[in-house]
Amino acid sequence: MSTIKPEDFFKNIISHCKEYGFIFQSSEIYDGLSAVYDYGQMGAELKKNIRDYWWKAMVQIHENIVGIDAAIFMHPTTWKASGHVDAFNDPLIDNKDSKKRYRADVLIEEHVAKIEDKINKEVEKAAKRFENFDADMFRSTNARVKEYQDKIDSINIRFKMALNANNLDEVKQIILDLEIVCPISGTKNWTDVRQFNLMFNTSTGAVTDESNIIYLRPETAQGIFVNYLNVQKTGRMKLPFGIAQTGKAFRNEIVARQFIFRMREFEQMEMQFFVKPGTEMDWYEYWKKARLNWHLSLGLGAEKYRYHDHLKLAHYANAACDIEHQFPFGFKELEGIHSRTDFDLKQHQEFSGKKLQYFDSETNESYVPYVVETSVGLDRLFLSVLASSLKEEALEGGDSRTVLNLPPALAPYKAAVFPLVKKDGLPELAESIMKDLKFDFMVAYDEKDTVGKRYRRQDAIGTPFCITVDHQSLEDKTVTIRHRDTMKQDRVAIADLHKILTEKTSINSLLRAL
RNA sequence: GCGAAAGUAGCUCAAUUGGUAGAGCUCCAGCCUUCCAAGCUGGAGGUUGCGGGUUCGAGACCCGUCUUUCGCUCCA
Repeated sequence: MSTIKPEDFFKNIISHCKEYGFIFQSSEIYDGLSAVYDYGQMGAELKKNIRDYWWKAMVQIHENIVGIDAAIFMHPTTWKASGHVDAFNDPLIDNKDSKKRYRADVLIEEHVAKIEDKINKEVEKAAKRFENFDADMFRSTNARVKEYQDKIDSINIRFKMALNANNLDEVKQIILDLEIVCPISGTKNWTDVRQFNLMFNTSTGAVTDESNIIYLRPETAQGIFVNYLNVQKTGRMKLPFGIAQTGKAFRNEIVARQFIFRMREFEQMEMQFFVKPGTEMDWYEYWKKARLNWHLSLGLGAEKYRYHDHLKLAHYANAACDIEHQFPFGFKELEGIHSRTDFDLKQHQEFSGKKLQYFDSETNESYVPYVVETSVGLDRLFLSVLASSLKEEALEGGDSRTVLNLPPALAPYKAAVFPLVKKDGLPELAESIMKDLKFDFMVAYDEKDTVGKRYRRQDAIGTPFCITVDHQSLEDKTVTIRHRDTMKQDRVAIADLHKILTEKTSINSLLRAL
């Protein structure tokens, strides 16, 4: 594997995902949809197991954290309050020569500002010439100034109409008509104006108009903030407490790439921890450590993780860091831990007019809690687990095998049951073992091809144990159990299988180690 | 979005200067087989990503388009 270039290794991962039913490109028969992927029969199991482990680690073993499942659709005002509407609705235009991107509205506004400068200069000049100078009178009477002002007004009216009509061609035409040039290249070689909406939108009701536009949430966090009071009151939650949820979020990324690392539709697993103001930095540090521990518990290798503290903070945060993972294409963000202050709850208080406070019976005061957020991308986590597990292993005798060293608790199948040969009653016994185990474990059954081939097939999808029924099994009720990572076999009693699998493959063992 | 590379069976890849789309693996049905992908027989699977064009003839050449990867750019 050392000879494989990272780029090729990444390609191997992608084709392995397809070949063994982990991930398919969305709508592949129609040439696919850019940056959207589907999870296949193996991927769905692996993803579900990762999600379950997270949920148990965050919700189930913390008495002061509860889980919710908020809708993807939210009241449009939510996104005004959160700041998403204002920050990500820009019409953008590129200069083809300098390759620089500008906000079209800013270009036009700057052009208008230049004309205003000219007016101001005229006014200044006139002020020097005349005594008892009346600036307002001058502005409304001077022919040259009036000409400038008319120009500004007509640009503004035209621009406003174009924006309201969402007519981006007209916006471009304005830029061309005004002969605005790129400050860097000095040319007028512009692309079309495009609206880069971070948020996808659709509409409710049968009639589409501005008033019933509804967004697909670009982050899941707001579903928790708007439910803060509901949960706190009905759950009788006391600070500090957390609300967790997993769910889909949607971002219309300009550039969405690197397989499932950056998708337009993705799944977040996040927890908002509400704390007393002033204690947030302690909790921030606490969750930073706790979340890294969780990642380390997967056993993919401690050297693959690192913190990345944010120096530049978002407007809502007073501390932020990423837990980065070493993907095949370098260290990239896997999870974010943010101290979000009381920004979100305060914004929702303001926009909704509803108080979102906590009454602290110890100090007899009400306040808006501070929030520490942990937010991890499930798809990225999936990729990190898969990429770190996939190995091309050299065996004795020059042979090699492809093996997926998944943490057993996350593996799609916990075990596969094989009859050593397809006769002499071995298949019947093997099937009865499988039928007994399947109520508690995902178990595969295979009798096709040589047993060695079947072992390799299970290696490739990460099944940690293969149970083989041989002739001895018929006599003494024992089977061999073969370990994926070592390829070693033990002979065990059929009656003990259940206990062994529980011990080695349950999520509990990971949870207890946290 | 710009630039580069690529797209042929489920996978990995062939197909001579433009001349009948093929192999290995996989998969399926059997046979054989007492533990790590390697035996035998038969079978399935393709409008060469898609759409145009040039040509007597295009998987190959040209144009467009879609998708993917890489670099830049962007990124709460």
